[in-house]
Amino acid sequence: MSVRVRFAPSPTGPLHIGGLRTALYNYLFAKKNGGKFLLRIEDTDQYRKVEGSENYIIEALKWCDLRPDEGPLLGGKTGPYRQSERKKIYEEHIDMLIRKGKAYYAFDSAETLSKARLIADEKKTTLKYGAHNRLEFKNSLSYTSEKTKALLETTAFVVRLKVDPKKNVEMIDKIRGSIGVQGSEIDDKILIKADGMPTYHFANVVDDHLMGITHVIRGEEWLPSLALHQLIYDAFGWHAPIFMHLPLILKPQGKGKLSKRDGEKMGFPVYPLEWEGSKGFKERGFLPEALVNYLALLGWNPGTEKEIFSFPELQQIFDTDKIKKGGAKFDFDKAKWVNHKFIELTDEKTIFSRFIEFTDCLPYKWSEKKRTYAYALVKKRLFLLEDLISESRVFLADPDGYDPEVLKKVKEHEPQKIILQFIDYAKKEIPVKEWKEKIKVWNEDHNVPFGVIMQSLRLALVGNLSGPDVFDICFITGNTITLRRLEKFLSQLN
RNA sequence: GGCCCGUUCGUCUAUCGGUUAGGACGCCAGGUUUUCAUCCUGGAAAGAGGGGUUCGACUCCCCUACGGGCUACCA
Repeated sequence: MSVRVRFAPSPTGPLHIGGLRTALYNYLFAKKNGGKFLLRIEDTDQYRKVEGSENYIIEALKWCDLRPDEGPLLGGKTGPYRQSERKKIYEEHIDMLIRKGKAYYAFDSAETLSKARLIADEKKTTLKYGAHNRLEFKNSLSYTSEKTKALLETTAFVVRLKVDPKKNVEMIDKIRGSIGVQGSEIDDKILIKADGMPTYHFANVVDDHLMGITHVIRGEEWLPSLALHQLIYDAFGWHAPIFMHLPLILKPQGKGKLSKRDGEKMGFPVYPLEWEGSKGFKERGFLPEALVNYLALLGWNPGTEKEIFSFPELQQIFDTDKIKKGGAKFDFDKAKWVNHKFIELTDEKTIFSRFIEFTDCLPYKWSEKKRTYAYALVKKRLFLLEDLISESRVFLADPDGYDPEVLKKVKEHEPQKIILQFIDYAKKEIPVKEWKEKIKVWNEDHNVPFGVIMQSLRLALVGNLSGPDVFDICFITGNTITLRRLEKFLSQLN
């Protein structure tokens, strides 16, 4: 049987990196096994639906090159791939369960239930709607069939799963091993809501079965409902797929799941793409391959010491047996380091084409040769593509001030003389490549520490002590700008 | 509260009963460099605790602690 997996997000907002990793693992597993990767939109909750999020999800997957084989946009044999378009299918299937006596109608109002829940709360227990009390509620089990029939015509109703409390549910999670839950622990969960739409649990099981899903790879937050899902498969008499529940991605510090807030607070993105004005990984200057690489390694590793993988490599070596059980904290520094490695491996053209703001950095007006030269100088300094902006400053902008500490140090050694000497070179249009040798000769007469000479020059050109080789900077900017910067510095000295 | 899942350096992780517990990020020191960064070398840094099983336990079992998830007519 060939592998079929799915990523099934609900369009209630942007895809976050936890969801993205789930999609990635599904994708890698499919590719590794020559299977199919489907995208299914779980939009059964019309109320929570957020405009634009389905599109966002599709775009985000595309950016990471996680291309579905079947999905809402490209269709497929087992469509439609939006649950809101499958209502009829669910209706047919719930009828099957009702006829089999595995599910029943219930007429309790939402208020009745929330009141009962409140009372249970006060007793420090949780309301469980099940075998022990289902006859105390309004449903087709407690009512006569005539009364049920009449109510069905006139009032809103839900459909609940009839759970056998004596059944011991045995499940297998491929990552965690076997898990057992007593039937009495499981609610008679609602399968069909009063608006006629299925709940997640029901739609999910029906769709996974109908779409021929062989492996369900999803987040650990679904583990508690696995027993319920197993029961639904059993009720239909269906063979359940293989389940794998992925460990959660946790916040970098403190406790709990990673959230949007953490990103905002600590200055890192949690979404692949921009959403409502907050920058995503893309906009912050991540290469998608780098994000994918980092995410792949968050909860999984190949068992070797290699950490940088091309996307095709990942598809080849991914192995669900090596997925970890425990949650993993998100580490932005490490993510940046991975990105840094990928920037080094990626050619300049690709970098520029992926960085929307590159024209503000190393100017596109420059000759390609010059730009390439400049890029080679700053490339090693980039952890995010956006670093290109700050790293380009030395070429594009004259210093707007001078580091006072360095200035003080340099002033002890008559920097005027040094600067004048360089001004002389620039004016005479002596090639920058000869400056170094010339200043060494000059220095034999003046006896200034060579470091001081270089620092003076750097301070004059950049304003501080950071950046690529100073002669390289002079070479890139050219004699005119170099001269301008030197003279400006000189005037400040006097 | 109940149910379920988890727990190796600060962080991501290797180890599938016998290792000086390995690697990476970050951190610190040294080197390279005119400076910062890159890069290279080195360093500090871990098996939650307690019981078993075993000749031997990070590894298997139990308990405790801690962490997490779920507990909706949300997914």
